[in-house]
Amino acid sequence: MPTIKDVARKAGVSVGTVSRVLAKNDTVKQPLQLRVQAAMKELEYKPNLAARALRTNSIDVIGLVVPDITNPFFAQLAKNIEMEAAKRSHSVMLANSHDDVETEKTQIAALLDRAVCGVIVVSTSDGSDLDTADVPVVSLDRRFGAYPLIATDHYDGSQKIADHLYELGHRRIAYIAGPLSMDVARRRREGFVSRIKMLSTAEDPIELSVHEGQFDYDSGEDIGRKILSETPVGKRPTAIAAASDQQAIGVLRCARDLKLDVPGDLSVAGFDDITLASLVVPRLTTLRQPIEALAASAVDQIFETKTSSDDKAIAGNVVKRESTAPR
Amino acid sequence: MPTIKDVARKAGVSVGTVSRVLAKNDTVKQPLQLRVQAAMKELEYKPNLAARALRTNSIDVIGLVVPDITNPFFAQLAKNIEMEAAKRSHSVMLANSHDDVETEKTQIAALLDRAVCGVIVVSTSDGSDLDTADVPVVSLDRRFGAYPLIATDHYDGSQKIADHLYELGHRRIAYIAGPLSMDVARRRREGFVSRIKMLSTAEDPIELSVHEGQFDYDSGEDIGRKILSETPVGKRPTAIAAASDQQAIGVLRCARDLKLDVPGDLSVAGFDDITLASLVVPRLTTLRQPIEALAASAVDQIFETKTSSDDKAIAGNVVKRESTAPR
DNA sequence: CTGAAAGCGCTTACAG
DNA sequence: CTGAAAGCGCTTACAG
Repeated sequence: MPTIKDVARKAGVSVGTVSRVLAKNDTVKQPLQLRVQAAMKELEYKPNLAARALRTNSIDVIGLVVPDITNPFFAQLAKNIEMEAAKRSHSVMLANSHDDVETEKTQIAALLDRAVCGVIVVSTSDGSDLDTADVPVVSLDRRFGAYPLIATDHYDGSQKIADHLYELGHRRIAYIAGPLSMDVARRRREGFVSRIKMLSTAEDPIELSVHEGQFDYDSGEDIGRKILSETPVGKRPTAIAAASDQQAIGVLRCARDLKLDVPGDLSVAGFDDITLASLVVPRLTTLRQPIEALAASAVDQIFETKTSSDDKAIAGNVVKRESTAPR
Repeated sequence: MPTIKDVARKAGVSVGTVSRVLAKNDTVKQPLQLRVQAAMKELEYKPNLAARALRTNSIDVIGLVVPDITNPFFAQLAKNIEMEAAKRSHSVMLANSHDDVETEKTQIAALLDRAVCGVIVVSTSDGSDLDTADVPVVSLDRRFGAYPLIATDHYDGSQKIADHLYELGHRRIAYIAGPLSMDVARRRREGFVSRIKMLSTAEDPIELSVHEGQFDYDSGEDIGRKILSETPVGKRPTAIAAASDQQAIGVLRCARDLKLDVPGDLSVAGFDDITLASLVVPRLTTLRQPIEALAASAVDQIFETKTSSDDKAIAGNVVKRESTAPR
């Protein structure tokens, strides 16, 4: 492996000069610059990253901590982060916290030890905090400590779903919320509910019932069954919006059990746009989280010089598929 | 940040000695060792990894290249590799090749530049090769160049599926293979076919038809339809084994369209055990790939001193669920 | 605009 | 068994 010394010798300059052209420092005059570059090419010189790291105390690597890379949403985030990082010729070091606060701490510490130039964390618990970090840290999707949070605009997204259902003519609607102990769940519900209230008028009233559950399939199925079977047929909602795709898919299941046609008898909308959403029958109308934009924004944040500590809420869009229709 | 010098001063020894206790070099006598450790603890000393890397020319990081982390199988692999690496206090640097040979090369080169201590690659094309690598490289799941391959024992797994169907009493069986240009597809098919041939006797013959397709849902659905609708009812297979879960789920779909009860009228088996396999109705019987063992073996291979260049085929097991039943 | 030189924090022969 | 010292390959004030 040739070193900077070899290049310097071959180009007939000092190592300092080579280092400067490496750093794209334009103080080096054109002719020298070219000579050095030629020498580098000829020797197939590649800088030793460890040496650079020792001097600068930082490497071209972004740390990423997710609860579980096996979760498709996090995997998509990871993929896009890796692509964004690659654009700036940075790599990413991946760590799973396995939904454990202690592991999360350890992983972040390990990343920091390796002198990464920043870390993006999809946190496992809202409360966790970090004592020391002299590099940028941003929380993504779920808040980590006091670090700025980049997330989907849940409020806005839910409003959009509400609008969609309203425009289709639905006036008897049920909303299945997530666990209201979670920030996301609250925001999504508030967006939906506030919008419906705004749209409801004395001449054209909307009936809305709100139900709280978990974010998973079973919860959606249970609550869906309750809503659909316990209400007198004439007063049954014509549309159900769920706070997650998993819940919505649960509703789809129970609708099938109850021999209700979706979207003929009932419109169903989800939130997230997980992979399964476009695989189920009927394919699910949902709010797609802006994964690319989330990733891009998180990476930008790492490179931002002035550390804006402001949260960023990124708007998603409704993906209209087969599970919703005019009433 | 305290350095090794600070520790040396505090413990009243030389930096060499500190370095030696750091390296768990037992040439340092007990009392000194304790003094040094005490000093390290007191100062909260953490070694500078970049400096170490510069000297040793290697960091405690394993490089991992996958075609696409968004693929659940690769995500699971990545997760388990990360866990195995963590056991040895190594981190993992993740890169996606996006199914592109050039990108794959670039990513591996980038990883090697960063002086990782080894790289695991789930390759995108069988043919690719690497010129230089002075650290261990292993291919996982899909062969990369001339490097040893660690993969599921596809042959054995398919035999197990064949056995399962045979034991359930099926004697008219269809097999949907993957694209035979792919090594995996060939192995799976050979395992299945050879086993069935072995089990078939003059007194108790087995009828087997083999069909080639892609590994995806649609291909399974198309071929399934052909098999089930074009054969006279009395001669219709009572079981279909597919070379992938996706194909098998396709078959499930078309069986539903054709009003065939699974497993009443037809048993269906897949291969892989993707997440969806246990979510579909009926839940799919399949061969679970030994993901943990694959990951563990790959990481082991990286740490192996003597680089065995032998391939390793790891056996998986049948997961019996609801899509197969006695005929 | 360029060179000479110090130094980042370790590890590891080499003495003793 | 331990210390003194060289050196890994860079970057970056400091001169000139």
